[in-house]
Amino acid sequence: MTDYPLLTNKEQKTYEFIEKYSKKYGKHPLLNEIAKGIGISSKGVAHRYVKALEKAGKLKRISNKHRGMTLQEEKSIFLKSLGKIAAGGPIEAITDQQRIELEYLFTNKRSYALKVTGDSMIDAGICDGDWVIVEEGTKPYKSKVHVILIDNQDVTLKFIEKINPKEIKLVPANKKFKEIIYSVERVSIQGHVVGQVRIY
Amino acid sequence: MTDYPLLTNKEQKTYEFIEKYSKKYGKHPLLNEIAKGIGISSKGVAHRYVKALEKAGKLKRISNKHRGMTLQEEKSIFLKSLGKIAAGGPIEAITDQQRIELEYLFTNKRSYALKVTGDSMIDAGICDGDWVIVEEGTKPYKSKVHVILIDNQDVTLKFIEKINPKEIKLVPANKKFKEIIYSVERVSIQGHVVGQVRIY
DNA sequence: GAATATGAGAACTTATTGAGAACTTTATGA
DNA sequence: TCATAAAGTTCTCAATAAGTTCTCATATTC
Repeated sequence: MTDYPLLTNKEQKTYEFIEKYSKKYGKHPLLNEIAKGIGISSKGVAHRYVKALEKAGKLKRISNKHRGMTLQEEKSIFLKSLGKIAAGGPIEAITDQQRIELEYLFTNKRSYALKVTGDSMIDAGICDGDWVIVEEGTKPYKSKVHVILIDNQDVTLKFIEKINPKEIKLVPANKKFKEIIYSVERVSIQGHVVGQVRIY
Repeated sequence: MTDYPLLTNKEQKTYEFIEKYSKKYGKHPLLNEIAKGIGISSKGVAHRYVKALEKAGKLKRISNKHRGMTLQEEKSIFLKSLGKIAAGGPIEAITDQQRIELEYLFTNKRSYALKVTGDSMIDAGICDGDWVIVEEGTKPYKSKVHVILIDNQDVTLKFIEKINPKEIKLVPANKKFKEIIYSVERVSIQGHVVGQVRIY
């Protein structure tokens, strides 16, 4: 995991610039841009550094092509190191199955992410500032958290309980909030929560 | 993940134009419209760009058919659709900055994922079955959740409070569990939690 | 002193871009 | 149906931009 790159100062700087540029613009820099970015004027020198980085295995190049480089990184989500925190137990390796589950969450085309504001679902472990991954669909599921559009205007996260064909009960996961009953015309189920992400 | 498409400037511009046009008019543009849209006069050149995009896997073409192209969907994490659930407010678009934050969580080389068992951190919103993303490091942070190895044997998630140079207090986020004080020799800080994922 | 890291910039090769002609295929309406 | 217009396809020529290779020069390190 920790491989020491043996890069010179400027090579390191070049790598960092390419990394930063790529993240910012979604494409790789030109040699002239690299030169400027690391504080030199010669694109020939920039080219020398890029070739050195290729030799060190830090990136791959496509000769002659404009912006023809690709950073070498870990490409798979969570591939690197996975384990299990037992209640006092040792760390265990996880199965491939679990890894695929995680990847599916982020690549499924019928799902999207929303940022949560408010504490109405806190007892379900969904906190203010969390991201929820929502799978599109209008079908309600018992004991699943749903994304609900009310009056074509307000969006909210709630559990759903069907009362009768004309009314729906929306149940928050927070004792401080009340359950509310709506007529079915006013609410539209956008999807249900299949995953959740939090950043500290 | 950083697998940027290696498109030239004009190819990129062509792609963006097609995307914009498709969204606006609900159909794909003509070659002449593309040419005009990217600021050139030759439909032959526009055709060249469309073919390049097909080769790059960004769209599919139906030969000779008018408006005969279909955009290929993005596979990137969270790229598709992002919004914000306000407390009753409308859905908002999020910034690129937030997208990068999320991507960073899953690609950072100094972090790894662990599966949580047990409820000792439930008041911090970390539940049984969740995944936590851990960034390696031995430095303790106040009010951050840490991965702690005890007696080189047991792993646990806890808050840390330093009592004195010889002792450390480990604080769970669950009133049913007790705080425990260990001598510093017995505990080893493995890292702190920077992210969290849950799958429903 | 030799090896290495660094920088400038000239000279060269290749890729990208643009215009437009000539052609083939598709769409459309009398 | 079928002529015709419209759209897609292929091509050459040319200009420019970007990548590549090179020499020369100056520090710095061991």
